[in-house]
Amino acid sequence: MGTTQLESVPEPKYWHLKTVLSEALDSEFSVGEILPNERDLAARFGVARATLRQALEQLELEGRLQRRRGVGTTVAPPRVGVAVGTRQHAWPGAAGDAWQPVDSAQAVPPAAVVAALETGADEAVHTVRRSRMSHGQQVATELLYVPAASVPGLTAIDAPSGAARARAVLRELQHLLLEGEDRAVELGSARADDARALDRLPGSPVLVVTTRFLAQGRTAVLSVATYRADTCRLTFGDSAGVEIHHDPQQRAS
Amino acid sequence: MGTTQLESVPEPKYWHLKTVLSEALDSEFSVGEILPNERDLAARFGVARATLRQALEQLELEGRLQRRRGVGTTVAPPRVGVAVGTRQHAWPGAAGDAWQPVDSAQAVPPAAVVAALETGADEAVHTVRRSRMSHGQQVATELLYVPAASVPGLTAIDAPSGAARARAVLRELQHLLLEGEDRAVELGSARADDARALDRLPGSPVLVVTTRFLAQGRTAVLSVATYRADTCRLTFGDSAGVEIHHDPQQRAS
DNA sequence: GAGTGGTCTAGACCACTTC
DNA sequence: AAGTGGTCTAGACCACTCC
Repeated sequence: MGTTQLESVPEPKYWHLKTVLSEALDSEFSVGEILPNERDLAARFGVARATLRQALEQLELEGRLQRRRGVGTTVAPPRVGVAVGTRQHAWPGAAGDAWQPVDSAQAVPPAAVVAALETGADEAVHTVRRSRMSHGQQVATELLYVPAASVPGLTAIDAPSGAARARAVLRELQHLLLEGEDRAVELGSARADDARALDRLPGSPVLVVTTRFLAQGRTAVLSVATYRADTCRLTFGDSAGVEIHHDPQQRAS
Repeated sequence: MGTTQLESVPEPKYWHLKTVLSEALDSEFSVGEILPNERDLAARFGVARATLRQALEQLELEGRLQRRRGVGTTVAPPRVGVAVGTRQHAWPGAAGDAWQPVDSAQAVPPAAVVAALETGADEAVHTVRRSRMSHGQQVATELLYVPAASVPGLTAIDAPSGAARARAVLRELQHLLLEGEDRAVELGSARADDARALDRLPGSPVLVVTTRFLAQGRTAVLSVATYRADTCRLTFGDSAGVEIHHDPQQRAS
């Protein structure tokens, strides 16, 4: 008889800890409730604080917990579904879109953006910063790159500064005929300014949605939107979105 | 004269380190190249190994680095664009889709899946496991939940076991008329089995794509696909996808 | 067996929020 | 001032890969 391969792959402590905490969150805590502090929790489970933190970090990544410096760790509400790419064939700023213009400027975009815009390196580009709220919370920031050629009617009078300038750029966009759009989603980490806007620490995980709007056979607008990965579930398509929460990957029995 | 508020917000060491390393990757290393080991790197920068690792973890999260236990840390190639949701109105398993059937079984799905399927808790559900390759690398695993009602023609003879059974389920699906689909993307962490399939460690960040396929006014299939977040950029829409690499969020000058 | 990244410890101090 | 999470250290040992 061979040795029964028991625990040939012992799981790490933080992994087991995460499982235990996850089950405790289901059964013993309710949304918004404050957990014991990290030092107490670590002592209770007989591990170093760093190990406990590794488990908490994973749970926060999965949207189960929310941690705030100086305050504590709370049980997070289920992720909010945020619609992306509904109302196909609508320009940014079209009536009723979920974004709020914040600011605008004229700038020389980074090389990668120039390549995607297929403009010359020296062509003037307007940037528009927008933000998006959902359920009373800031969930995303966006930076639009608009080549001057896409908004030929824009004048200095239309676009004084700040939010007014942003609105003027968006208004001019509506004159173009939208021919299509391209979208990509990837994982990123929040830059310092985005982190501030999203009330997160720099480096926290974000979902970066890059959208290219096409008109007249060119890229007329490039949008780079940064969503909080901990609190957002991006939904695509016609209806309200799939409603599987908490553990979409849970194993079938 | 007031004190010039210099370094009122001193950035953490690991953050600065990440920036320095990131620039070094751009200028001094090429894709596939092996970095010095963590102990040497930490010594070179005068920090503890844990601090260095914090920086490396971020860079790996952003898809800049790839680390493998027992081997070393290498410079990662740019993320591969993986098409999701092209060929709208095609069932899983339709001709030419990117997935490869692996296995199939009949199971009682978790409660959250039952809710999304809108089936009774006791209704029989087939599961189909598939995997997806891209550029010679495994990029995703998928678990399909197919209520028995969606594949009425399926018989035990059609579905012996394993991959053959999976193909039989998919084949039966094609008889239905697809009426629409719903899709959601969120951040998750790899479960142990998914991690093994994707050649990652348990807990590594993944993009979870949940798709609900509608037919006859009900959810006919539910798909939960798990993509490697470090190497994948999910693309949506008509054309090949937006091609901004490395730092899509970089600030305009 | 040598070398790599992954886990873990037991401390310390800092930045921030709240009272 | 007290209490929280965030950063950082200097070690140790383990799991894995490769020679």
